[in-house]
Amino acid sequence: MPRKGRRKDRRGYHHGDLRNALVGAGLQLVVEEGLQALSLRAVARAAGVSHMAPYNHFPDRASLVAAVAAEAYDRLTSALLEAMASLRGQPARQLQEAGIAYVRFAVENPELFRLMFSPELADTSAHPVLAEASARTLSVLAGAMQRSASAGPRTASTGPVTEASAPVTGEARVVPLIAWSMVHGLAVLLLDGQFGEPATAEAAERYARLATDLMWTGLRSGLGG
Amino acid sequence: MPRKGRRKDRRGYHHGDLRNALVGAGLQLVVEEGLQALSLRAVARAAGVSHMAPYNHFPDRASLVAAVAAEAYDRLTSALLEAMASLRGQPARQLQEAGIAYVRFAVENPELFRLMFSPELADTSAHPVLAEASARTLSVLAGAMQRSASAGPRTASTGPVTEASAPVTGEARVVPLIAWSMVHGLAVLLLDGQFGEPATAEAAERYARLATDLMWTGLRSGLGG
DNA sequence: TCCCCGATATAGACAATGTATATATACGAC
DNA sequence: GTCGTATATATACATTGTCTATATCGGGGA
Repeated sequence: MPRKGRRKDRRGYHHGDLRNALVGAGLQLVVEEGLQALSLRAVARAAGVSHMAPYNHFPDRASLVAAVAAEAYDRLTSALLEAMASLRGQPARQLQEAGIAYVRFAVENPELFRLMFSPELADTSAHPVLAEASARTLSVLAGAMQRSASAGPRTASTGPVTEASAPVTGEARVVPLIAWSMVHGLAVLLLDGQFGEPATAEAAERYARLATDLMWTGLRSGLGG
Repeated sequence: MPRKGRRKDRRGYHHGDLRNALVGAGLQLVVEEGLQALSLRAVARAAGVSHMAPYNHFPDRASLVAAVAAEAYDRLTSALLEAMASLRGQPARQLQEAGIAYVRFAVENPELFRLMFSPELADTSAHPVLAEASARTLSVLAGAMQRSASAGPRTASTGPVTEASAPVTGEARVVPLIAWSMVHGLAVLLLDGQFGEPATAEAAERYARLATDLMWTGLRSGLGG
């Protein structure tokens, strides 16, 4: 409970640090009760302030949702970095583990994940904080993709991802996006139950591993650029 | 205005065919004003009935949303079938065109697409109509995948998708799901503007073609089952 | 033919929410 | 210390989902 250490931060007005308190309460609400429970009045209640206080920090509900979603993005980014941390020298495996961690994050934090890609946030451009947070996430993925591309996809025709050098396709810019699409779609559909099986961490790992292997094979073979 | 031709359908009570009228109004509302405009009272107003009339056909708001989403799924299914219709003898190209049509549908009907995968509908199991509609869509994709698998991915190592025979990977069940994931993720991220370019039909086609080529290559090479 | 019952639609009410306007309070600069 | 401004409150209103009770229509059995 770091919330009581107020009046020492530079922003120490009435409440002390209301904006962060509201975002924190919002995160908790989403995790515990789902996205529909994330209301301006609810976070105000949780922070112990009047129902109009949040308007000093968020012009409307969408801005609050965006701020909470940005925080969720940062958690995802941390999860990805953590998954990659122990594989410094092996960019290819790093990339695969990042993909797996992405799907695992989704099934382990379903409400956060749904929040991040909620239709309410359709235009991220309207919310700079959110745009920056999601850009940070993408840059982690793109960075991993780029490093593994310089190192090169594996040489062996079949089998799991291993380190090896090989030619790189020309579409350097779009391939990370496509890779992201794949793991993202996997996460969404698995969460939605469209796979006909519960969204467990085990299933996430299994599908993600298979999918990344598949994509890796495609990359290795090249696209005829 | 086909709404006045009532009293001839078998369900000709007070309104005539209120349920369909409500779903139709809901579709229009979503398309024109977005998902957040889809309220029970709004569709009731649009149908010219009292704000409680919808409760005779939908137990709550979520059920209405599910019914509208099911209709949207059916439209997507039609779009997929249409894209595949003119390519009867070429299952591989059929599959690719289905994937492209999927992404194109998303960018051409952004609000419908967002509705279909809204977090509000997280548990499709609670809404049989929706579950059946989405299963129909998936079966179209899975069917195309299966036919092209029996025909076999292309032989040539690079280049666009063409008809040719080749060995098939063993993961027959999961591969369609992964393929669906890929085009779905593509659609979602493109719509969200995460690709840093407007979600036009042209971009949809470009990315989808590249992604399906990539996946095709991966499939052709096999996964070492 | 008439009546009655269930399916359908209405009326009114209530709590919760987002948001506008007006007002109060506290911090920090002068 | 005074004052302006950032911060928080109080009050109010429209909109929404949903509950309870009531009204109306239309077809099946007497």
